[in-house]
Amino acid sequence: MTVLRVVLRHDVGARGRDAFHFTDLLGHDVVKLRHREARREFLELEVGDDVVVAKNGIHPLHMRFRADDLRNLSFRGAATADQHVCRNWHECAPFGSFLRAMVAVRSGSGKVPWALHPVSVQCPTMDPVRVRFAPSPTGYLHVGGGRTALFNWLYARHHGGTFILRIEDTDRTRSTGEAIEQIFASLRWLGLDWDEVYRQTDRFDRHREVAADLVRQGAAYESDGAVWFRVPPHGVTTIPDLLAGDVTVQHTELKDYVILRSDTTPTYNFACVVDDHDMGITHVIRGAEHLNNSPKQLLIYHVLGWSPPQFAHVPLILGPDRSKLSKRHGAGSVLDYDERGILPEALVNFLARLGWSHGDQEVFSREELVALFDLPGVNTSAAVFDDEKLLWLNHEWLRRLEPHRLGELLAERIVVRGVADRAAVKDIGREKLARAAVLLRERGRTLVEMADRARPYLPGSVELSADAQDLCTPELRSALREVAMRTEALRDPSAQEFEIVLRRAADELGLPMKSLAPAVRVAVSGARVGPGLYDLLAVIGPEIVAARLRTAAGGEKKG
RNA sequence: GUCCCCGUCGUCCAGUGGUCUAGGAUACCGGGCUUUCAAUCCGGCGACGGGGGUUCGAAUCCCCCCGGGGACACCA
Repeated sequence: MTVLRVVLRHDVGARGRDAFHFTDLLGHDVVKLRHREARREFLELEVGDDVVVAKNGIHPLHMRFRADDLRNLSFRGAATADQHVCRNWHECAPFGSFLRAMVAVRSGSGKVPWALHPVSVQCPTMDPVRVRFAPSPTGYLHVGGGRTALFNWLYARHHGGTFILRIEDTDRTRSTGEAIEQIFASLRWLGLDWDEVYRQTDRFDRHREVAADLVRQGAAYESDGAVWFRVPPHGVTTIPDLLAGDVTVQHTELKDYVILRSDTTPTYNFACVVDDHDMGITHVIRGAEHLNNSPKQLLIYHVLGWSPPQFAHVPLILGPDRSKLSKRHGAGSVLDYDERGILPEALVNFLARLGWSHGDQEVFSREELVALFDLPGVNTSAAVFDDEKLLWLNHEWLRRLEPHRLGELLAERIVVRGVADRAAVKDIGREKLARAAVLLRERGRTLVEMADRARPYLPGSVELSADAQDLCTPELRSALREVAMRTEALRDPSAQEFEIVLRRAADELGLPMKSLAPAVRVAVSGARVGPGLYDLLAVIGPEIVAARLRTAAGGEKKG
């Protein structure tokens, strides 16, 4: 048994929102401190001698304090249970079974000073986290689904839990095998590996069996060939959502709904409950569009006597028009981003930051995300997908990649984009590819942009635009010939050596670098803009440089 | 229409009653550096939806309004 100690230091701050609670992962034996007058600065939690969390901690166990449960606490002190503290979630150490806390309390609503009192809370031993991503294979996986998958995956990995992939293919008319393959490919590309995978269609017998139980006990009935769940006519159902807080729905708002279609296949709201239960799901992390389904599902848990998982409905991703991101917003498929030359590292980073944050940090590696991600950092408002920022992040990640790996990605892309064939790419070698990639990535935001500008680094000639040709006056042409000659004398020159050669040539020919440099650049690369000239020349190599200089100097249209 | 959720710069976030003349990022606009572009550095533009409360004090708590979104299927 681990003893945790929560110390409330000082009393500052209030946040009278139901959305902020302390809860354990299973929702068992939880305690909520009334947050009305909640005040506190931070919690300090300890496991044994190790302090495991302070403000904005990153720990796996969310303690939830409920006002009602406070009465069950043993107070060492004179406090009564209906005055207290604390809002905000916080986490305790992993797998604690006992919690001792110091809570700030006061015995009146007036200006009675706060006092610290110790409390003890019995916590159940935590079951390991089991979460699932449950896409419906009716189309490609778009970024909204990708983010839901990511959040689930991160949550599982952060807590050392299990990430389950469940294909929700109960709608046999709309589900396709192709879509399933797409989903697998998308998750693989994002780097979200799953520990278990299920197909709902494989479990129809089980669904029918549970439906029959429901009918037998009168909780469901058959009508017109379908089986309907009977919603209690009165009362309310409250979903304790980890993000939205308690969401209460009147039963009068709900209608009886179909759980088994007339073809005996189960529907979503039913199959989902049976499977989540059977698979031992501890946390249902899904898009906010499902919030309204939760009461229906909770009702089934109740009549079956099953304990429900914890729910966390994550905010939606919106398109530029502020409606839920969907296929009609264009490039929504996860794999489209691959095609656009976006790195999975960048998309993962971007998606994580849409609705989740860790202070002001913007760039996160996968490892950092696993270490830092947790539900308390997730916010509740919908976010607009901003392509510009994605591009910026992609550039950041391009610049962080190991050069040789980037070179390989570039090579692939060069071939795909038809900039050169595989043989030409192979010809320049791994080393040069990496060096070229390093130059290219400074001015390209995607692999596609890089590949499309890679021509100068590949063997063969470059095409000079008419505009570029104009740069080469007769005077410069002879200068280019001179530079070509001097270049040929070089053996594997570095950028510095190229600089010396050019400067000396310019000097001796009485030409300012301002006119020689652009001419050389255009002659060698075909473009007026690009990387630092000497770096460019060094990567391309003296042979090709000299050849291209001579071609340009010769005045032919094609080099 | 009904119910539910949400509401800080154009966009993404920080902010958990005083440290906020509101911070970071992106985008945009100037300037420096440079053979170009990029990177980088410096500077700038730019937000607490509105109204009432509570409080000595509110971006933060409460209420109303407004706005946005989502859900109301034998889709998931």
